[in-house]
Parts: sequence; structure tokens; C-alpha cells
Amino acid sequence: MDKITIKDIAREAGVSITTVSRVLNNKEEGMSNETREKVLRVIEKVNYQPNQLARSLVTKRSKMLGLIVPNISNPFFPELCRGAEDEANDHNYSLIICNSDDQLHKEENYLRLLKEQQVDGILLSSKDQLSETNRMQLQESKIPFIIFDRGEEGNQHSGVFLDNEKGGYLAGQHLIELGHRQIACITGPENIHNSQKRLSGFQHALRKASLELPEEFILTGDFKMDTAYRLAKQFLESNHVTAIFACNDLMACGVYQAAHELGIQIPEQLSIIGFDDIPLITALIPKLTTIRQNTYEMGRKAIALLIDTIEHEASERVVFEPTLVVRESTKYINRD
Amino acid sequence: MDKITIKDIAREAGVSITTVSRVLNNKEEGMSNETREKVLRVIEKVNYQPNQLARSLVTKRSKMLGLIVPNISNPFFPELCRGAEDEANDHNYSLIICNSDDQLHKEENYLRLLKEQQVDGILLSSKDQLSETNRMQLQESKIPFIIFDRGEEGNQHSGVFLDNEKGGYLAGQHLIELGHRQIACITGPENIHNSQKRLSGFQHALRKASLELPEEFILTGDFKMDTAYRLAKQFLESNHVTAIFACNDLMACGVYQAAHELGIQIPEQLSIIGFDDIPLITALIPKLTTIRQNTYEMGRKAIALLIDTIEHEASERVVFEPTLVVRESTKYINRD
DNA sequence: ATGAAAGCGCTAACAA
DNA sequence: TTGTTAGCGCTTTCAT
Repeated sequence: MDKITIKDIAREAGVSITTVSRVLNNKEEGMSNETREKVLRVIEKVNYQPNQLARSLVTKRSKMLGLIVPNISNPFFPELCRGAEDEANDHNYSLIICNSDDQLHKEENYLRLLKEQQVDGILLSSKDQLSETNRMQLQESKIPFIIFDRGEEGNQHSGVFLDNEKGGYLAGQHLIELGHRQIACITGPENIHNSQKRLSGFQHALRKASLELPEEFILTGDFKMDTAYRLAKQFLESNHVTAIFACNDLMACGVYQAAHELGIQIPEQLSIIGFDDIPLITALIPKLTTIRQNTYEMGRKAIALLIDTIEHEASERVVFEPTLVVRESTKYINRD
Repeated sequence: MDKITIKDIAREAGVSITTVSRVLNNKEEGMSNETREKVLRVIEKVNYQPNQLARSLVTKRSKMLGLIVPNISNPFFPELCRGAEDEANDHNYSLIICNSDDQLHKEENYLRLLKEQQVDGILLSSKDQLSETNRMQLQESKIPFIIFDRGEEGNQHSGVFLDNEKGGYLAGQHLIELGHRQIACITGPENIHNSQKRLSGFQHALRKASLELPEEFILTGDFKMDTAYRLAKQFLESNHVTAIFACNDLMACGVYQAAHELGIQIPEQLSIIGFDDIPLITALIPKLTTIRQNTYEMGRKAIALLIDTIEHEASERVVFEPTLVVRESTKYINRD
């Protein structure tokens, strides 16, 4: 037996395929209740499911959305995916999740693939700012897209952003309030905008307390645990600080390790503050103080925005506010 | 300007659409190199991308695969996704990742959605055994599917599995060799097959050393950190053991917390061994000893199998072997 | 209230 | 070597 099509239903119910199509799409007008019921019964009986591909071909709406994330292994992104997926499903869209693995060529590849697959829109959580090729591709293909957090600020494209500057500021303020004066910071990659913002917000807070972050106390990381571990270990071996701000939680984990291996007690000898509040960090001992972003909700909002763009050509920039979550890895210090 | 179609290319190149279709699909025969080049030039010039939906409609191949995971927040699954995605892309398929959130109705929903979306096959990492409805749905829709780890053993459906029994055995053997005699185990949900296997393998190892795991030392968890934390805390308050086997790493994290709060030193007073070897556990202090599964490779293999099933109606059951990774959370004990 | 027919963008016989 | 044509499963005018 072959796949059941609309024709089969029509024949079985003794009506035209137009009529079947009407009930499929809940067209109210022009149809007796009797007919509708009859068709519905047949559909039910044979467990018919319309071919979305065929529908898409004529309606020019695939009901599919694409989501490109830079690194699915960072628990930050699964949270984003969850939010995005839930919102998409609520609106009857399906989501194709793609992991660009921090590689530009993969990102380009996915962009092409998603377009071929005729997705109705794309949520782009790019590693970096949008490359010129990609921007052009997207713009000229006229496919609606939304930017998630990363990406430039000057540009006025719609998207969901975090106030990274404020996040960094909160982190700095917290450490200052705890009395810290010797502080280091491990940043994300240099070319990444949100990472820079976190740093500058952080510096801003320090400066307000008349403290300048020395060049050597700014370590350039890459948002990954291993790198942060190596950087921190090397740094802590030959420098004395009482606090470290890691620009994401994964890197904070690396600092924990480094401190542990060097016999440095957290938070007694070293306070650590992270960024993101990924789910797993509650497993760290002591529990990590961090700057929280509501990733799940940001994912939902981003997709909501995307669908709004698709269906009503809306356009908006939403900025989320991060919050400070004080746990156990930061501590008041009496400076000598 | 509207979307560019094959017609536009044909007109522009002065050939028929059939010819264009031929070069698109790399049909070698019957066509002068001249013509091919000409068409290729036009395609290049206008940056034409064929509509995959239209192709699918006639070829009956959507080049899309579905992957349903039970809990994307468990870092185990992003690893699986990465492997699956890479393998799919290598074969020119795209992957729709769905998170069923441990909810049966979501899983059913996704199954329906994936079918409507005409995916060529499904990789199902079901929370539980396949529900009867789902099994029937899948079977009668004739859509190729592969089972990932969870799910029944008796059934002979193709899939990728882990030798969970062996994993449990390795864990038990390790603890025994370290001299532990008072041991507890935190399992996954009772109805989940792989969880049961881990336990029975574990028991097997103990029994070999003439040790029987008392009922009260088997704590039924749910693969989640929080639950394991609560169970472990309650348990450790009133029982004395020298080692705990957590049936996945997330739960081991929960045990860490509990031990920490009770002032129990790991591994001096309590050895802990986990299961999975998820990426983040290297952040735990001390580093977690665990039973490793090669999740990424399992994901790749599963998709390879699925594609093989789709393209050559192959069918196979692959079983991966877990390995013991000794780190710092287990320690030799001199029993008194 | 219902149906016939055209067409979405493409592939695949079959002709020429 | 190339083109004509039918049709994939559906929606949507336009008739009736």
C-alpha cells in the first residue's frame, strides 16, 4: 500500500479534493456540516497526514525555521534551543537546529542548506559578527532573519540582545563591594562583540571605584574551559589577585580547576564570578556566583520575534537585562 | 524580483529546463560540455539555489532526517546531536533535532510532525521503551527509524546500543578492586531499560566478590542532578557507605553536592563513580571517575545506520563498549 | 455548498 | 545531445 494522499480521502469520502483541502485548512465557509464530518471521519479512519512539502510548494510557506548556534557543547545553547523550540512549536513551526561549531564555512554552509530547504526564517546566533558574504546572502535572498546576541550593535537589524555591558558592570560592582582591589578578567575572543562589552562594563565599574585594570590582568580567552584553565593556571602561578571575573561560566570552571591545582581556596583566597548561569554550574563546589541571563526566555522571544517578522513584517530589537546571582564563590575580603 | 527558478535559468541560458535539471543533478550523459558550462555560468551568475521542496515532492526524498532526544539539557545529548549532525551533513542530509523533554505526548507530537515534514528517516532516542502507539505509527508509516540506546532489547529493531550491563560491571569491579564493601547505587528511572542494565551489571560485579547490594542501598533516581542530590543527602545522613555508583554523571554531580554539604570528603571518605563521561565533568573537583561512552561516535554511527537503512534497506544492531575512566573521585580504601 | 482545473518548482520517462 | 510532457500532493481561483 502506497502513501495515502488527499485523493484517496476524496474518493473514500465521495467528495472532491477541494472539499478535503477545505476541511484540512479549517475553511469555515461553504460546506455543510455533514460533508465536513464525513471527511473528518475518513481522515481519522485511515490516519491521514497531509504532505507538508506539497503544501509548502504552493503556499510558499514551509513552516520550518532554522536556528544556527555556534557551539552546542556549551550548555548555554541547549537552553536557547529549548526556548526556541518550544516557541516555534507553539506556533506550529518546526525548528532545524544547526551547530556551526565556531566555523565560518559551516555557518555559510548551513545558511545555504536552510535556504534550499526553504525555511521561512532563520535565527542566527553567530559566533562572530555576520560575515559580509553571509549578510549579503541573507539580505538578497530576502529571507527573514533575527540575530541572537552576538553580532554588531551599530547595525539596526532586529534581534534579541543582552545588555552585556551591564552584566560586566554588575560583576565588577559586586567584586568592588566585596572589597577586592586586585582583580583579573578572562575575556572571550577579542573579535566578539558581546565579550568586549562585558569587559568594558566590568572596567567601567572598577574605574568608578578609581581602579584601573592593568593590561596584564586581562587574559584573552575563547569562552572554552580548557583555554581558561591554562590561562588561569599560568597567570595565578606568578600573579596575586583576590578575584577573577570569567566572561562565561565555562571559563569559570577552568579557573576552578587551576585554583584547585595550585592549592588556592575558593572563595577564601580567590573569589570567582562567572557569566551566563548555565544549568550545570550548581554542581560546582563552592557554587558559582554569576551573572545570569534568562537564556530560555531569550530563545522564546527570539523565535516569537522571527515569526512576527515572517507573518507581519515586524521588526524589533529586544534587550534583556542580566542579573547578579550571588552564590558561594565570592566573598568579602579585608584588604591589607 | 521574485525567487529565481529553474525556468529562469533555462531561459537565460537558452536551453530547456530538463537540461538545467540535468546539470543540477550531475547527470553525466547526453550533454555537450559547452552546454553544461553555459548553464553553470548562469547558475553562478544569478546565485541560483534549487528549491529542495519541489525536488522532494517528485523524488520522494526530502533529504531531511529527524532526531528525537529526551532531554537536551543533559550534556550527553548535545554530544549525540553533534555526532548525528556531522554524519548527516556528510551525506547531504539535514537534521531536525527535537527535544521531547521526557514527555510522551511531545514525543508523539514530534513523530507526527516529522512525518508531515516528510523526513526520510528518524533517529529515536526515546526516554523510555517505545510506546505502543508510537511503535505502530512508525511501523505502519513505513518510515525508516533507528533506536538509540534506550528502548527494549528483546525487540530486534536496528539501532545503536551501549553494553550497559558491562558498564555497570566495570563500575562495580573498579570499586571492589579498590577494596570497597559498603556501596550504594543511585539508578535511573525504574522503567528505563538501560538504567536497569547498569544496575544489574553492577550487582553482578559485586556478587562475584560475594557481596550483595542491600535493597536499601539502591536508590531510585531519574537521571537528574537535583533528585540525586536529595536522595544522596537523605541517604548519607543516616547510612554509612564508602562508595556510591551513580548511573549517570549528572546524578554524580548531585552526590558531590550532598557530600559537600555533609562535610564528607571525596574521595577520602567517599568514592564516587559516574556514567557517561559528559564533557563538563572535568570541571568537578576532584575529577570524576566514570564509565565512558563515546557519545559522539555513537551519534555518527546511528545516523550512518539510518542512512544505510534508507538507501539500502540495511538493518543492523550495533553495540558499543563502554570503558572505565579513572580520575580522582575513587580511591583505594583499607577496610577495617 | 461543491467541484474542475491550473499551477507551485522540480524530475523523469519518452521523443526527437 | 536536447526538448516535450506528465505528474509529485497540495491550494486556490473561478465556475457552477
